[in-house]
Amino acid sequence: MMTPDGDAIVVDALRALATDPPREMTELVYSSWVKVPGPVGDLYVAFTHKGIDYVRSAEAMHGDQAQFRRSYRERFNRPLREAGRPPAGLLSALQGRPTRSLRFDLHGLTAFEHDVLAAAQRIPTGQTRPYGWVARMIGRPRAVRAVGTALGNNPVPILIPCHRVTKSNGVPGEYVFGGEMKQHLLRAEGVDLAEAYELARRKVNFIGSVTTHIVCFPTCAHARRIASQNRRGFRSVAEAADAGYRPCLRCAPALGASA
DNA sequence: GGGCGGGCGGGAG
DNA sequence: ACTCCCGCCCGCC
Repeated sequence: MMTPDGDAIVVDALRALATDPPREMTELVYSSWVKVPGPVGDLYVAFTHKGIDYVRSAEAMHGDQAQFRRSYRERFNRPLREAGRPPAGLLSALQGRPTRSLRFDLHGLTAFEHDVLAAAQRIPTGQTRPYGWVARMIGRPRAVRAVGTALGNNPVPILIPCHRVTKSNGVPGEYVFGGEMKQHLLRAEGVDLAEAYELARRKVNFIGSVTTHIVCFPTCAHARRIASQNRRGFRSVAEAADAGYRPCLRCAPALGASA
């Protein structure tokens, strides 16, 4: 026995609120997650309304989504609920077509870490740059090891390609998901690791062109176009400079070259 | 050629 | 706040 109109409307409204809270409200509490195929195995990807904030390889999580959710909660103190579909831009990014709709939610990172990730994002697919290059690009040339620490804290590996950051001699080095995974990722995008190891063995950290007298990192698109008879290896940029070479403007193997 | 210390940011006391 | 310790490093001896 309720009065018509008013009360019924209020009751319905309350019931609706109780069973179906507004979307924005649940988003304040939960983050979403999906499992998607990645370049080298499946990925767990978490995201908020602002963008993707966490990526783990299923392999590193032993294929256990509960472990993924636990690690997310440990890091962000926030629960996850499975989403019906992946966030905008994720699938195309994983197919090598990054779009503007791919967004990241990089909350909880320091300014330094932001800078490091931004620099890593500038490394083209299929190329690599050393930790020291990242340090120099963000204006902290001596913070080389700190760059490694920051990359190790990359919440969205693979999407922000910290696997493209190598040791100074071009060999892959360490990685959040293990060095093996780093090698798989690099090979999957066409990096010639056999060549990288060979150059490291010969202490060739840079490649110059005897015709242009420009010196590059070996994986730079420019360096790869140098005809074999015109290639000249250098151990350091200083050595190249002594021979009259200047740093490539594209890959910026030294100061004085803005990438 | 591998070991050692310099260098740096961040987190735990 | 300050110290200590660790880490996807680097280059020298």
